[in-house]
Amino acid sequence: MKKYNPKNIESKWRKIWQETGVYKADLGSSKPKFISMSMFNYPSGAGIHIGHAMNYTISDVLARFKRQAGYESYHPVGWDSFGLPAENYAIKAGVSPQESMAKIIPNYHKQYQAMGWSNDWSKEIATHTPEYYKWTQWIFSEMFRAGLAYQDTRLQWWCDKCQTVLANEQVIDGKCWRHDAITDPEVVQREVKQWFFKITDYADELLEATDALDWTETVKTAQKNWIGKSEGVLFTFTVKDLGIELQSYDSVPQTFMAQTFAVIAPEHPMVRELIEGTEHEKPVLEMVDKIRKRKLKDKFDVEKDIEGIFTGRYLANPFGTGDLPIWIASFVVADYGGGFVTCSAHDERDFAFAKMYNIPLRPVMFPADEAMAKKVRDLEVCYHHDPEGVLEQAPEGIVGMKWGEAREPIIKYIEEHNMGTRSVQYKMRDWSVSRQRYWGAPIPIIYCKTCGPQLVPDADLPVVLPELKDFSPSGDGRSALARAQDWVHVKCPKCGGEGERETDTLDTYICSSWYMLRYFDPANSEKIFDSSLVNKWMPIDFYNGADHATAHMLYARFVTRFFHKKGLLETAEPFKKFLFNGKVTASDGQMFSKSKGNGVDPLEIISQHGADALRIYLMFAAPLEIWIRWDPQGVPAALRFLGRIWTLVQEFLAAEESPLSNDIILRTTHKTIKKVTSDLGNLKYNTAISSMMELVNSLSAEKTEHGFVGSTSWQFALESLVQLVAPFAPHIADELWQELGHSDTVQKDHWPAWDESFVRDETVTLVVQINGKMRGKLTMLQGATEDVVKSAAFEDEKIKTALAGSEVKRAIFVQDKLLNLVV
RNA sequence: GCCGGUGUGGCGGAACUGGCAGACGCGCACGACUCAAAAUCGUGUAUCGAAAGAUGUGUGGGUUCGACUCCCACCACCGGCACCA
Repeated sequence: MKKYNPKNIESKWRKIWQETGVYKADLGSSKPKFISMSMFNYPSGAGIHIGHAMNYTISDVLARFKRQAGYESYHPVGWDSFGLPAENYAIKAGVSPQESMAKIIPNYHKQYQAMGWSNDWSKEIATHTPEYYKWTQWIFSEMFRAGLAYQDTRLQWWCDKCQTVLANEQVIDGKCWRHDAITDPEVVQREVKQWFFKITDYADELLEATDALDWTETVKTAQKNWIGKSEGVLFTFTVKDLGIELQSYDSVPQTFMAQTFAVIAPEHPMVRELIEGTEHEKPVLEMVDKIRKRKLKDKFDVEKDIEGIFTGRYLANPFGTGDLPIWIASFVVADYGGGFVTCSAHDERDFAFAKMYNIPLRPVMFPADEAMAKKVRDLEVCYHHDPEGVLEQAPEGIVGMKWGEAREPIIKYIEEHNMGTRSVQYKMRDWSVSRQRYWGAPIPIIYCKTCGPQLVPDADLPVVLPELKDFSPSGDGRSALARAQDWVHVKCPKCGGEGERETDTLDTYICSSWYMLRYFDPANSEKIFDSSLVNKWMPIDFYNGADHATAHMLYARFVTRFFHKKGLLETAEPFKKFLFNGKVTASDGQMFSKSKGNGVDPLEIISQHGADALRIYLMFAAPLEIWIRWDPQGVPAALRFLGRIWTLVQEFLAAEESPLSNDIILRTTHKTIKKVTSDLGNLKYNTAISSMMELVNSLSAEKTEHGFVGSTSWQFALESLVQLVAPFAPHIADELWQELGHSDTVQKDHWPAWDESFVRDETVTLVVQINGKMRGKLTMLQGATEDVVKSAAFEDEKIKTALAGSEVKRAIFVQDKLLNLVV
C-alpha cells in the first residue's frame, strides 16, 4: 500500500497547477462569476505568518468551493506594497524600497503557493508600481476636480518615530499604530498643511447604507459609531458688545432653558476677538497656551485635566433666562459642532466645570423620586439624560412633560421662535491623505507662485517616484522628496512659470481603497479600469480580514461610491459579504510576536505536516469569526484525518470487485454531501469538516464490519469525499482523484450532487417524554400518526413502568420528532 | 461610561424556525499490534451514584407540555468607541 506522503504530493500538484493554469480566471467567461478575496498583504521581510495563513485560507476555500461548483471563480492576489513597513524594512536592510520589493515579493509567491492558495497570478497587482499608482494619483485628481480634495492647516497627530502625520484612526491609545510598544513615544499634535478628502460629504449615505450590508455585525456597528451621526439643534447667539455671532450645537435641546454659561475651545479662531484689548487678554492667552501645550504633550485626560478661564464676554440670551458668561474650557472639542457649546446643569462635564469655578447652575428637570429631586435641586448631583425626568422649566405647553417626550415639541418651539434650527453633526472627520514619507504615490500637485496649487495634467501621470539614495524623512517635516531638487522644480502646467512639486505622498489607504477594482483590469494603461468588465464582476462576493474594521472598509466604500456617482461603476457598495474573521494567538492566549519568540511559522508546519493538514486545522478549530489559540496537537490531528481518507482509498483500490450496491454508505454519503454543501455556503467550515470526519468514521466502520461490499457505491462515496475535502485539502484531493481513475483535476467543475431520496430516512427515532423528560425512544416509520405512535408508546416496557399506571391528561405530538405525555 | 458580542465537559467546540444537550476533534484511560517504543487501529470518557436514578448549558426569576434556544434583572469576559455637549 502506498504511504501518504504530503510533502511529495503537495510539491507535485503545485507544479501541475502552475503549469496547467487551473486557477486562471477567464473574466469573459459565460459561467456565473464568483470572486472571493481577503485583504491584500503588506510585503515585509518577515514573510507570511499564521494570521495570513488563516485569512487567505478562508477566502481560498470559498473560491475553491465555487470553482468546483461550476462558477468562474476568481481568487486574486496583490500587494499593498507602499507604506511605512516596506520603507522601514528597506531602510534597515540598506537597499531602496524598490529593490527590496523586487526581492521580497517573489519570496511571497513561493509562500503563497506553498499554502496551496488558488491565486490567479496572471493578474497580480502591486500598489508601488507606476502602472498602478498612476491611477491612485488619478483618483486624487478626480477628487480634486470634484471639489472633494482640499488643503487645510490643521492640528494633526504626529509620530516622532515615523516622522509623519497620522490619521485619527492610526492613533491607538495615544500611540502610533506602528509604534505602540511601551518604549515608543506617544503621538503629539502639530500644525501641518495637509490634503484632505471630503469623506464627510458621504457620511450620511455611508451610514444609511450600512444596515443593509451582509457584513459581520461588529464591523457594521463600528462603522456606524465611527460616522457618529447626531441630531439636534444649532443655536445662534450674539456676543454682547461685539455683535459677533456664535453657533452652538446641542443634541439634547430639551433642557435648553437650563443653560447658564458657554464654553469655547482654546483653539477656536474667535477667541482672540473676544478678548482683544481687554483686561482678560493676558490671563486668557496664558490659559490657552497652557492647555494647548498640555494637549501637545500628552493624551488629554478628561477627568483630570478640566480647566478654563472666564473671557469677560457674555452671550445675549434669547430665551429670557439671562445672559451667559463665556469661558475658555479645556474639554471642548475644537472640531466638533463648531468648538463652542452652551452649558447646563444637566451635563456631567458642564456640571463639574461649573462646580470647579462656581458658575451658577439652574436645573430644570427632576426625577420623580423626591429625595433624588432634592439633591438635583441642591446641585449635589448632576441629573441627566433620563427619559422619565420631568421638565419644570420649559416653554408653555411643555412644562410638566417628560424629557423623553419633550424633544420634538421643544425643537418645534425653538424653530418657531427663531432661536435655532435643526442640525445634524457627525463625529467622522475628513480623511487626511497626505503623508510626509517617501514610499508612497506622489501627490500630483505643482505649486505655482502665481497660479497656486495646480493638478499635474492627466497626460503626465504617473508622477514617478524618483529613485533616491537617502529616502529617510528630510527632518523638517517634509518627506525625502524635498531633497530631490531636480524632481521638485518643474514648470507650472498652467502658466509655464516656476513651479514646485508637492513633496507629500498619498496615504496608503488610498492605494487599498480601490485595488479590488483593478483586479479585473490590471494591465489597462488607458483607463483606471474598463467599466463593462468591472460591472460584470462587482461587487466582490466575499471579502474577509481580521483588521481594519473602520478605516480601510470605510474608505473603500467611499471611493466606490465616488466612482458609482461618476458613472464608472454600477454598484455603490464594494463588498457584498464581509467576514471579520478571528485571529490566531499563542496557546496561552497571548499575541504572537517576535520579541516573545512564541511565533508559529506556517512554512515550518508545512514542511512537517503539509499544507493540507495546516489548512484543515485552521478551518476546523473554531467558527471563523472566533479567535483561536494555537493548539500544537491540532495539525497532527488534521493529518490523521487526511491519513484515514488516504488509507480508505488505498484499501478500496486494492480490494476485490463487488457487484452489490451498498445502501448504508450511499445514504451517509448523500447526507454528507448535502450538509457540507450547505455549511460551505454558510461559511460554517468547522462543521463541514466535522461532518466529513463523521463520514470517514462510518465508512471505516462499514469497511471493518463488511469489507468493501458494493464497489460502485464505494467508488461514489470515496469520490464524493475527495471532492468535498478538496477546498480544504486540495493537494491530497487531486492525488486521490487521480488514483480513483480520473485524468482531469478535481479543482474545476467537480462538486458532488446529492439525491434527496437517499437523504430522507424511511424510519425515524421518536423521543417519548413524560412531563417533558425523556423516557424512551421509538423507531417508527417516517410519517407515523399520533395514534400509531401513542399505542406503540403504551406498549413500550420502559414507558409502561415510567407511567406506572398514572393517568395521561394530555399528549403533545410533533410529527417524526416526539411524543410528550403530560400526567 | 457608551455601543456590540460571547458565556455549554479537563480543553477547542456541536445542537435547524423551542423538541434526545455535549456531534466532531484534542486530551486522558484501557485494549490490539510490537521484544519494546513510535505510528496505526479498537473501546470508553458531563457530574454525583454500586445501581435505579438524580443533577446539569454564567447567576436569579419568568413564559411553555417542553428552554442552551424566548422574556426580565444581574454577573463575568472579549472587541470597538470614548472631552462628540
